[in-house]
Amino acid sequence: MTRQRQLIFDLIMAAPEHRTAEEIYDLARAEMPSLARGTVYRNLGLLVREGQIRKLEMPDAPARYDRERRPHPHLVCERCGKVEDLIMPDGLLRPFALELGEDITGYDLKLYHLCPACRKKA
Amino acid sequence: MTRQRQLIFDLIMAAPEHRTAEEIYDLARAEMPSLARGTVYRNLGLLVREGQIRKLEMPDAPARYDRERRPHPHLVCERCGKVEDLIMPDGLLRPFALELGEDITGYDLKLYHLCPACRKKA
DNA sequence: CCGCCCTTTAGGATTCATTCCTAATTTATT
DNA sequence: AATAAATTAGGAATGAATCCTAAAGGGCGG
Repeated sequence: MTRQRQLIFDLIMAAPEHRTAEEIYDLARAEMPSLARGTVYRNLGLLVREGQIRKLEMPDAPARYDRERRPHPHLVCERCGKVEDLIMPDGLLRPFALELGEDITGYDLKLYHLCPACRKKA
Repeated sequence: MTRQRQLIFDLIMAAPEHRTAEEIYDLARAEMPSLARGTVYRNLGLLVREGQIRKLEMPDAPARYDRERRPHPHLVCERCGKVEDLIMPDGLLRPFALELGEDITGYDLKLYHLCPACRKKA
């Protein structure tokens, strides 16, 4: 475990925000100015492959990273892109899985809405 | 309606495959060799904004386009990326909407599995 | 049909997120 | 501490998608 990876991991675990690689890079560089962008991407990929964090692909925007490892849906503001975790009763996919034969290995569910801030503006 | 846009639209409507912009570009150029890549992207964007087709963002891969306009989940092979439409009983997302206050404007649900071809190989 | 104006195109440059490359450094191992 | 293996910094490269500009198209009012 290198200092770099630890720092990146800690930053993700420290807050519930779903940050982009670039945001994590900026935050991390405040503490370790020599950190390279490529190192951030490589370690994020590594942490995802290890199952320590989750990668969230966003439509027409850079990917975000989620410290919550339990599979769960996301609530996404369609205007500003803000993301919230939706931890909900398990077995959510039961109806789908039943219909499909139980061979589902995972899912990605995004629900779109207007966040309060964006609703106010509109 | 220009010849270019019509051609792109027809290609999408002609088959259930979920093609990438690049694939559509190649197919279209067989019929119209002067067609520019940018024209394909611009028209795909236009058709999506008009609600005539749907854009499907794929993880770590170029977006794909779907001729089916009804909102519906997708079944995605986690190995080869092949996509299938899942037209299912409406109201499957009712439980979510209820929990969230009915202000959901849309959703994107991908279910991952191994397609038969990929399961054979593994 | 003709001219005019607005739209769209081709072709290529550009952007932006992400990955890749390499030599140098760090970390782990004994 | 010595050596081997893994990781890093820094920057180049990639690839999907967007943007730019001058030229071509298309459509409608006459």
